[in-house]
Amino acid sequence: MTTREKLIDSAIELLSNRSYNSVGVQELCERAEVKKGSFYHFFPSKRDLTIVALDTIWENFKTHMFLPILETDLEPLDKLKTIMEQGYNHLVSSKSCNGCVSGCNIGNLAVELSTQDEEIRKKIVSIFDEWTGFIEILIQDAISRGQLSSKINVRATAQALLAFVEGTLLLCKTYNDPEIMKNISNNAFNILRVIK
Amino acid sequence: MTTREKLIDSAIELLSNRSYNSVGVQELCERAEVKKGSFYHFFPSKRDLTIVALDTIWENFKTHMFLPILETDLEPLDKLKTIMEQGYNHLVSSKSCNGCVSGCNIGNLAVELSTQDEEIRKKIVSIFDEWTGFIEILIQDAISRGQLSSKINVRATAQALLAFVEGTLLLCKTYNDPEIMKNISNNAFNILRVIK
DNA sequence: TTATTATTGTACTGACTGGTCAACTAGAGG
DNA sequence: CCTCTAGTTGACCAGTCAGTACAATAATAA
Repeated sequence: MTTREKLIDSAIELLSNRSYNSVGVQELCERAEVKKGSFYHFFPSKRDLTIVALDTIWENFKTHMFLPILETDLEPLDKLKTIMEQGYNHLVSSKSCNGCVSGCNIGNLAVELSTQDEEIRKKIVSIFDEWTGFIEILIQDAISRGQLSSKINVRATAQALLAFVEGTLLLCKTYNDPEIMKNISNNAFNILRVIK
Repeated sequence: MTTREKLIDSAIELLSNRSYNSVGVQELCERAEVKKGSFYHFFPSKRDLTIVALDTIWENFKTHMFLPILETDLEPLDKLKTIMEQGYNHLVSSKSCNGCVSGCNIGNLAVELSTQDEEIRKKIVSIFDEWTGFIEILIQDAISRGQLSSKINVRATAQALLAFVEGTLLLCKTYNDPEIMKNISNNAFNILRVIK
């Protein structure tokens, strides 16, 4: 593993469980077993590493969670359900590993930095746009199979689902309890007004 | 206005628009026009001021937004709708004032500090519990008026609504756009499966 | 008036912040 | 062998952090 990769990994690990401003360059380097000079050889600033880490988190999420489910031959709404279940499983395993529910890595940085760093904010916007796009595809698919009303606003509904997921993760993090997600995730399907 | 009150006000202002870790004691004092010695006379630490500020934010929210609506003679579901509309109005006015959408003051601190400061986390849990309780009362009221199914899980549904609101505010903050709330807030009522 | 307490002001601490820099090392290409 | 370059190192900034120490002052009670 290259020094650069070690730094990105270290950033993902630390930023997943703690806030941006509470993680220092020094700690980032210690965790990566890299000296500070090397840090600034590969990244012009802490913010630049964060942006690369954000990209990597999102790519990992897509390749390991999202895309494998999208490529199954499940019904579109079952795909959505599976994604939610995977999210819950992830919360449970992360809690048993770190002792606390860390919520959504991307949402966490969004909340902390949107009013503080315009570049990071825009990066997260592009990730949320892509994320919403995937949900839109599933909704569109469900509509064409007659499982959802064709009258719904696809984009707004997809955004509402994303908001619900992010809000659920926020609550799970605050209560430090993944079970909240289990208890309320059924309500996500009410948002869709599924045709039964 | 007393020195103590000036400090609390300063904390509310600064923490509403920026993250906890990016706001220093010195800046807190400058904004309040108070010397550092006074700060530590009234509050043992920055965290303690934050907890008091959190309480104050929640009290203000209740007395100026929540309770006035609850005391009207609107139908319970219309009360919910009015609360959402007020939230939207607040976003719009705060954006035109600060230039950016700051989301939910309480949710912001929840995301940043839940894994970092157990005392603050517990404080926010108690606020969210109270918040959920208010929504539960409205839902219960709507059920007894036959506007909602009596089969729904009241607590889980109230929590789902809170999650939706927090997630919506997260998205508005990230996109720096209050209109997202307007576009998707109708979906909140799908969560409730309103009986028409 | 005096004694007591509450409040403010100033100066300071040691630790830590993100970031810079010149010196150095290792290895590839000629 | 030499040279060039990418990578690495540790020392070192100037500034900021939360928090402390304590004297000076203001307000209040006896």
